Amino acid sequence: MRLSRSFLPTLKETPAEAQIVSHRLMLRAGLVRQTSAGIYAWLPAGLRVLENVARIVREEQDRAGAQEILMPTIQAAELWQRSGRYEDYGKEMLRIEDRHGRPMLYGPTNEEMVTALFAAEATSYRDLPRNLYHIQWKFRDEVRPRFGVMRGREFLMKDAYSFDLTKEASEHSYRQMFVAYLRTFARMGLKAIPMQADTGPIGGKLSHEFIILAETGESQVFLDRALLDFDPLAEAPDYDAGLSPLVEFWTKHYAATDEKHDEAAWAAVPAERQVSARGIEVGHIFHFGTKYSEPMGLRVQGPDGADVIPQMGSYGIGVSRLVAAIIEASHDEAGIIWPDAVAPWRLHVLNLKPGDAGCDALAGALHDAMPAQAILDDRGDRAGVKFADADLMGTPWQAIIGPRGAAAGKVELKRRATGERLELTLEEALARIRG
RNA sequence: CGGGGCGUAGCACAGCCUGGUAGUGCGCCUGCUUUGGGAGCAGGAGGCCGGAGGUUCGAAUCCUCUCGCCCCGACCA
Repeated sequence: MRLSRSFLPTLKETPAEAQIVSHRLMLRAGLVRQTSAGIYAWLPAGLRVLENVARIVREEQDRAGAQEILMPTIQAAELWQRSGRYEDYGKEMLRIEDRHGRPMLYGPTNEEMVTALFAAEATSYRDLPRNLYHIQWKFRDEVRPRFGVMRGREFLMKDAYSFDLTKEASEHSYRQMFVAYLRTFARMGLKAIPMQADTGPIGGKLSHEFIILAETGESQVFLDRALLDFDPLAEAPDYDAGLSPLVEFWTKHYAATDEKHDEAAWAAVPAERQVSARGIEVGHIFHFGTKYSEPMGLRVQGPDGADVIPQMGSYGIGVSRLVAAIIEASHDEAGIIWPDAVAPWRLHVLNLKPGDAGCDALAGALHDAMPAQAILDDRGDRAGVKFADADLMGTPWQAIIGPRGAAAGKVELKRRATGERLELTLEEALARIRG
């Protein structure tokens, strides 16, 4: 993409409404624009990141055996009246009416709908287990949306729902998601730590929040350093086999948010392993038994011919929130530092002198070598503007093309994360970028 | 939902107290000069001062109502 023709509006100054660093950088780097309180439009660069995050989530859900579907954003109130949550959910639920006066709502989550959907088809224990997920926009009419996309009213969420015959099988489904989450966040370059959580209005007993560590995180967390030394990607899990040892490792060490903090248990952690940090919740998983399957009329016939009410769990990841969370965890004074896996582009080519034949040729060749993954700054601005925008936008690699280097056939390749610079030929640079 | 604050040009803000017909910086357009870390000079475009009522000869400024947005708290993927 050529910057001279793209819709990537960067801002030199920070808009007054943005308080936290990710919100400021998302506005300044031209990722999003607010359209109403807590509601955002995603511009090209932001959309690419959002889609990259969603892609990783999707790949890990699929790998863990979940199947993707897509449920609507608008739901009938009747569905929620059956579970009793139409009354319970309160003002956070955006209620609307269609032209016939029928009560509808913009879905804040999909337990009722997915359960009804599944109940209409499942009749036998052979239809279990199943895990269905979708990545869809949700709306929760937060009293006070803030922090940009971090706590918006409209947000993109991955939510998965598992259906099992027995409690034991259901706990296995829970562990599958638990492990999938560890991998998902690790692939985005994040340190995500599972922590015991309250189940809130969704209900149930088994529940973990996945918290990523970021200096600017909104909640205080306490954890055992042992959890930070482990790489979830070190080996591929066998989702069909027992995942208990893996999950046990992650749950036997101390980790808690300040709400659940237990001073006694904390004191038992050796002092040199105590880590007190800030965190952001990016995922939440629940096991809630028959809380929805029962009222929604989901039942299947077991091997013995008796009716069984399936056990369920639900598993959320805040996809749009993750974009902000990643920035909170990865930025510096100059701007965003995108982890390679989610970066909108791999390469940002800076043509410092458009119009100079050598610069145009070399910059164009670099860009054209990976057109879908490169952005070319071919604007007529001064070099300083381009350097500043490139750092702000945070693309992992910058190829700086000036007249002097171009004449010698050299590009200056800069790694955004480290600031490291190398003088390379075009081929060498491409080899390194493609890594 | 309780408390507080702010709406003036694309962005950041001044002007409001003490009414007299709108300004600064950045950005934008044109020209010249400049050209490796957010350039210089000159010229220029751009505002129903959030909206509606009212007071007044006259309202960005005073009064009333309304809409929007932000911050703190309680709540939350």
